[in-house]
Amino acid sequence: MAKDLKPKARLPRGLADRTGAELAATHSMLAKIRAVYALYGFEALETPAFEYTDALGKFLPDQDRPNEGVFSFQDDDEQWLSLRYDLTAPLARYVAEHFDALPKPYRSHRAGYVFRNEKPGPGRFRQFMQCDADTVGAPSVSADAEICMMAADTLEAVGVPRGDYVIRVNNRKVLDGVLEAIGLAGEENAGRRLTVLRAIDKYDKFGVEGVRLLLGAGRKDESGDFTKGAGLNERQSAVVLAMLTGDGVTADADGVKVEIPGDVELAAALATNAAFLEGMDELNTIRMLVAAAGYEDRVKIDPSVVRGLEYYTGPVYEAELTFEIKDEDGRPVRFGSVAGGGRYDGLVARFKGEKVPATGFSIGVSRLLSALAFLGKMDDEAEVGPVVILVMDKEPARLADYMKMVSELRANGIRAEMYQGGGGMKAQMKYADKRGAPAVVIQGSNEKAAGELQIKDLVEGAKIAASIADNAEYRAARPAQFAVKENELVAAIRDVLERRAAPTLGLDD
RNA sequence: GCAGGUGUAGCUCAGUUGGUUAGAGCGCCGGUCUGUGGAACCGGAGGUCGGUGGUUCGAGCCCACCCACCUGUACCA
Repeated sequence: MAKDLKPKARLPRGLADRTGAELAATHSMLAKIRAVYALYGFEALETPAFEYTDALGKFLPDQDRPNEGVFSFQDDDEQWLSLRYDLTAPLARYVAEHFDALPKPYRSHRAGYVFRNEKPGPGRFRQFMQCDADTVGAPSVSADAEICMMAADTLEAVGVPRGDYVIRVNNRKVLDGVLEAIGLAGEENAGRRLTVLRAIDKYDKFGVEGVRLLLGAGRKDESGDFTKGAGLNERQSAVVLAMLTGDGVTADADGVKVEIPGDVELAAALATNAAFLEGMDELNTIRMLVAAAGYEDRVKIDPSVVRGLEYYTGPVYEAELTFEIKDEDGRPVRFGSVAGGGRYDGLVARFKGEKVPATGFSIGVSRLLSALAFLGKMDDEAEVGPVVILVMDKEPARLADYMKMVSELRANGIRAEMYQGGGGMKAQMKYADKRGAPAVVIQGSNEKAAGELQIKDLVEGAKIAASIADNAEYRAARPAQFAVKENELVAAIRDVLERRAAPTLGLDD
């Protein structure tokens, strides 16, 4: 019976524990990201992990199931609260709440965990970290261009080489114009518009033919599962594909040209569509600004970028890693989008009534970190463990001696601890090894009587040990171990640490 | 959510046409070795064979349902 009551030690699915090296790498990467954001003039802001549900809720994907995808609970006073699922909605709340006191434009950056109650997968968690930067109160596309260029700088700052990434930019107005031109305007076509946008979003993944199928009747995947398409006819699909591939839609200093073979009528409809032209014009401006700053090889216009379906109102952007890497099983790993964002002119207006133009983007910290790990750019150097003082003798007076040694090392800035477990010497050595200790200090009764300490360099010792086959010899040799006077403890440990820091004795060889 | 696949020790996996006490390697703990992390040898712990129900004299193996994970797909603020 008691057995049944024992809780099972297990992590809820979609969550992850993070330890030493990974945490250090995360902190190091965040520091680099923040440095770039700060350099661009963004100031730090932190908002809490949860908000009133209605502050987040309007922009949930499916209005019929407002709790879908979000972790929610009720407060004492029965008001509903939800864990944030991104950092943009809380920013909008913050700006609306403190609007009068904030400088406009308000430029802020923030990092934090967000939560999504949906199916986890490889690299997809229910809690993950984002790091955002936003400009609120900036109507011009120069703010969008700046964000894109900052995204490029940020990726390079964390170690993604130029050429291994691209910031792709599109404009929601261009897509809206295309949809209008092919006759999908109006409330009654909202569902089909979404389907078309989703199909466009799949261009990277499935190519022209895949998108053509999704725009038309539908597409069958490898497992035989069928995805229903948007049901466009061939003429409509041709316009979407012309825009998507750039074959037929061109824009330069002379203006926008649309040519669709055999369909002058729809070509003209698109070429005179107001939203389409405005969107193309904005993209041209972004292109010009980006080129003037010398970013044209890194920030590129790409008509297949769609992003979230709900709140973006203008330019949208996505940072994609372009290098290919194979995993342990030899399968190619696609990192895809590691950051994204766009203009959301309506988000603050939810609280304020008046329109507040804003644009920003968000880095998926965990995803970027795992990509960096594949690139070999992660700061994952093993932490140097503490110097371990072995407990050779458990009498209180001797324990006091050991504690004193620990204090002395700590007072000199050296990580150190006395072994606090119950094991014998062999267990203590194993402990020190597992902790990555650079050295252990040994003082049994013999050394005590002589006023000495034995210090063992564990890194050097492991190397010497590798060449000794016989255990008796190994033990007799006491590799990399030496005696010093009690008052030489700090100096001797410093020597060991310095040797370890030297390249010939590092972990690399 | 949908489709397909996989579930045996901490990890990677064997396990015959259904047959008695479910194995290996690695890892872990201990000993050889009265004061030394490695190596070697020896020993030990660790499994309700994902769960429940069924078929059978007998189920890790067959059947049904459920759960979890993997792959694809859908959704992705």
